[in-house]
Amino acid sequence: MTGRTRVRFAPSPTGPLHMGGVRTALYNYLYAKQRGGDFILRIEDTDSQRFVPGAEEYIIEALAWCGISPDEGVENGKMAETPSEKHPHAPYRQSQRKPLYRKYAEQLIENGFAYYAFDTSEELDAYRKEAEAGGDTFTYNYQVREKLATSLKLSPAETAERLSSGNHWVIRFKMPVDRIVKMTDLIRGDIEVNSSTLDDKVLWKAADELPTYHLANIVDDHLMEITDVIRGEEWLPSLPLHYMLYEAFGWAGSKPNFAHLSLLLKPDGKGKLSKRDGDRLGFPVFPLEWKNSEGEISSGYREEGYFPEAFVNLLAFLGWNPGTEKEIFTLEELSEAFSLDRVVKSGAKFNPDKAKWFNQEYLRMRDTSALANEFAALLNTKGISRPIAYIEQVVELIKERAHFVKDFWELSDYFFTAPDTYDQTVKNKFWKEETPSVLESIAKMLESLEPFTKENIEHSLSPFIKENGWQMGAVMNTLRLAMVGASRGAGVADIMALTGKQETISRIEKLAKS
RNA sequence: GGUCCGUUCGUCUAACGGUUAGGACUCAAGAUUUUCAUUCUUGCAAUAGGGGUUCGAUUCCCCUACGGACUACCA
Repeated sequence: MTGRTRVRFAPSPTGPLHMGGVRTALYNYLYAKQRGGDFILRIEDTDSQRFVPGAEEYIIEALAWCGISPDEGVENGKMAETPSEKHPHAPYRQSQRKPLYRKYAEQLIENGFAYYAFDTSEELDAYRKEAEAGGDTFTYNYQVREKLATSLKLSPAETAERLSSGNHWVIRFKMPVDRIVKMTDLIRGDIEVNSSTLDDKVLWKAADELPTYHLANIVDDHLMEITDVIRGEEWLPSLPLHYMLYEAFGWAGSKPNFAHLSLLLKPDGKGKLSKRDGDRLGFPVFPLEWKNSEGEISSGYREEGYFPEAFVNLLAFLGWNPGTEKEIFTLEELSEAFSLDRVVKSGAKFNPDKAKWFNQEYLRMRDTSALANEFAALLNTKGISRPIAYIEQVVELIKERAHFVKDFWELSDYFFTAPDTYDQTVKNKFWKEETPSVLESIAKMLESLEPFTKENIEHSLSPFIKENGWQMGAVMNTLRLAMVGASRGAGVADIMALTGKQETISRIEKLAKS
């Protein structure tokens, strides 16, 4: 089969997109871009019960924030609803494609690959309970389908009557007996399953006239000419069903390739990463902040101060590596380097420390002026405003120490406000009886320093201390105490020069008098 | 329980039959910085266990253990 690579990301709008979901979208996108193909967004909202308002918008916005832009499906920030040259398969929301699916389900019945089933959910529950009591599991399959209320057992007349008398019926796939289904996964290789271990999945439900995932998914992938399906590992158990479905429709020849991605696991302990782990361990599990209907807020990478480029980069490395030692990749570089061959089979435990490291790397690469603008906005929320040139100089001095822009404040507060308290342990360590007079003489010396630059301060301060026979370490640390209030921060001369002569002298005198 | 998938330093991973099992994050030590951080150097640390196959197994096969997913008229 030749032709253009077409992949899709097909989430359900049942809540905010989890970072694992973003990774799946990213891998699809990278795969498509590398092969010059198309990345399609489709919304699988065939479960009216679990629909969550705002989830679809969230998905679109989250992908946009990451720079993962669908070639098809999204138009002006919304799902495309009418077919056009760019969106030939619109609508891309399955609830809007509703009329399309039933005929496919019925085609399967006509060809003997499916049947009508009339069991109510209460009856099914009862069967399950009964089986459980006997230590068994109830499976709707070849062993029961001809004993229960199905079109396989009932006469055509009876079936017709039941079909017309209500909507308590579904269409089920008639899973073949004892067939070895041979499958290939691009990441995992060959897999075989005996069809007898599988059940007769519901394909279509009359109650809401909607298909289930399995039917809608296969029909849409076929109609949308999807060539490669890259999805989460949770779908691997239904791969044989999907194979059989393609076969039953007569589409086996144009069936897409499949690749199943392993899960993202929680940083500690076992199991897959969940919203709770984020709350518990203090890192986001969602790309963007999300507020649920109860008003409960889940933090997002964007709001936590991650750069989208860093988020994408760290996500790409959770389950994939380029095979080289390069770790920092732009989205462009990722699409060049990406390959399913290098996707790891086993699940990846998420490591929040490494995530922070990625952001730090991006912060360092970022323009000082961009960082200064972001910091200025943050300062604004604190009611502080300074010329941007000043903020740029501050950023220059502290950016190496930060992981996030939001770290800037606690790393540089002393550039904006004089210390109002002094670290007592530092003070006790260096304070002597003559310290106030020493500080006064230094203030006086600095007073006459012109221009008040870092170099000038450095060149005069240290000889001055030596000439007077003072202890270098003690004096420098005391000056730092005057400027910062603690034993931290940029170089003393840097701080003095940037803060300015008057402010420097006033801080020194303030400490001298304390 | 059944079906399927998986298992290399604490974590992410490299090594696709032959390496002193490599790198990154974390942590520790030293140097630099008269602070803190940065930077640099060094260190700690792994092939789940048992059988095969092979001259040789992290790598191939089997068993066991452990982990995970699925087992809905949810996706």
